[in-house]
Amino acid sequence: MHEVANPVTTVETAFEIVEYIAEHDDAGVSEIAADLDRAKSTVHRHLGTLVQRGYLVENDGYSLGLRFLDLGLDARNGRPLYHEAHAKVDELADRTGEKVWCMTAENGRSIHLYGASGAQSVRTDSREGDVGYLHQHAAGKAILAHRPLEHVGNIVDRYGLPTRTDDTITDGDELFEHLERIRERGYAFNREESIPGLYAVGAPIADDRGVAIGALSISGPANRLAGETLTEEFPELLLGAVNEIEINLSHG
Amino acid sequence: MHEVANPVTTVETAFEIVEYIAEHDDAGVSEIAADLDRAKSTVHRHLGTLVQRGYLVENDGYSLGLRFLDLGLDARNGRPLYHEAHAKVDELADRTGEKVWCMTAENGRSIHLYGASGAQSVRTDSREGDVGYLHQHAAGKAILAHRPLEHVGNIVDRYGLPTRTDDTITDGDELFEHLERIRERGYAFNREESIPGLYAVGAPIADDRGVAIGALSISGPANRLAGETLTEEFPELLLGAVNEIEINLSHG
DNA sequence: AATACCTGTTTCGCTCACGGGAACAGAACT
DNA sequence: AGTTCTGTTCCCGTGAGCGAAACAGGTATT
Repeated sequence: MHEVANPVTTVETAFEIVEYIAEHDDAGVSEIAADLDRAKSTVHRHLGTLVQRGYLVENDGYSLGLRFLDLGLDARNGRPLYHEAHAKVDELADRTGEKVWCMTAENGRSIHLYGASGAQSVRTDSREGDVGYLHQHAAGKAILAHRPLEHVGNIVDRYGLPTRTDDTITDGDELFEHLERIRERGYAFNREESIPGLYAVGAPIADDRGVAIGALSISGPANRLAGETLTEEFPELLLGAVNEIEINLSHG
Repeated sequence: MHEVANPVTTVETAFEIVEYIAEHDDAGVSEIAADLDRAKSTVHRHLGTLVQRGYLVENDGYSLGLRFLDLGLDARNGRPLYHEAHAKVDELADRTGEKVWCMTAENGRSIHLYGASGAQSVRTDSREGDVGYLHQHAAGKAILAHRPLEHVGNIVDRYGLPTRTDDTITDGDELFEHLERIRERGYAFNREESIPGLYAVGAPIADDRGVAIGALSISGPANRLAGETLTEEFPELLLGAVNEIEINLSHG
């Protein structure tokens, strides 16, 4: 997993500060210095340079600058997956009325790449750009199931299997069994493993070499995602959409 | 303008590398080192640490990681302006059929905060997150016109008045005259100052202290944005929308 | 197949600048 | 005036970031 021998520690502290501010909006020098166990002077200098470059803004405390928006949308636009999935996600949300997500994986974590809401879709706290754990979602499990086993092992070693609800998979062997069945079936379910009362179906999107680079998912309340809607209708819709995306991705 | 005495140079080089990659997708160690005049080993170590943190990804060269998307959308979500303007921008795009933008300013630069396309809207190369110059757009000029003169002077000193088309304002005195008229009128026009053939109207959004924190604009082809559509109808629509946004911003 | 020429990786000292402590300043509140 | 926060500035020691060069791996060229 490409371990770095000597990371540039100064850059690490800079991003520690940035990430702290992302979580504690409008934080000040003293607060940051105290919480990150650094000298105030150090934090002060870092903040100054980050502001000067537009990565932070100062008004009544420091907060994230919109420079990150530029880079972030650039990063998303650079993914062919985003362009191909965009319209399909909208279409699925429209047809099903539920919440539809395109997820991808990076660094062993899941990322909500693009989402669309249907007419009656639930409102979760998920947001585009959100970073999460692959084993906690239908889409994430679909991705894991279509990756080399060794790769999955590395991810589990690296991040563990953090829990979210009583039904989150927290045992390695259990996860591998699940993935086995998902692989046979071709798509994954999520029954309250991330949010109580929320069900979901997810199907993987593979590149031309057959490796999953992302997934689509449809999620909604357990009472609506029941019976054949969950086990037949939605999977079929997903597989159709995924198939089209895969063709567009590989044909160029 | 809050000049920083001793910036953390290591952090600066890190972001130089990030910004280089933003412009040169899939760049490699040697290429970056050569173009930025640094030792390969230095670049290599920086890349390693940035990858480890999820800010870059490596596959056939380095490209921006989706970690930036997380931070970027966080930054945008942190702005009340974004939340209040969102629905209004959609509505204006729907009613006018043209391209509508909500812009804001940061660090003396303009940022496309949120945009919506109407049924017949032109396709420009503008993108959400884009960083530009305030004097080149209707929205940007609207913002400048409703900022303290001294503030405008600082911005001009800092960035100059880069040109884009034959009609871009490149002279300081001319700019101040324009701004004077915009201030009296309450909104700004852009007649091919950023893109040939493109006209636009922009109106400023002020906070409760009367300082412009952003602006809305409607832009389209010069042949459609002509006569009273440009001088009466669209300005009126904009002022109505802006007024509502301002109330929502200050009341809650 | 041997060469040349890229690429990225690693090593290893030098010295620069990052980091921390402390002193300073300014505001808010008692 | 005193206290206690805040953010800012100064300065010095040393840790670590930087660069040169050697090394390795891969591809193209002859």
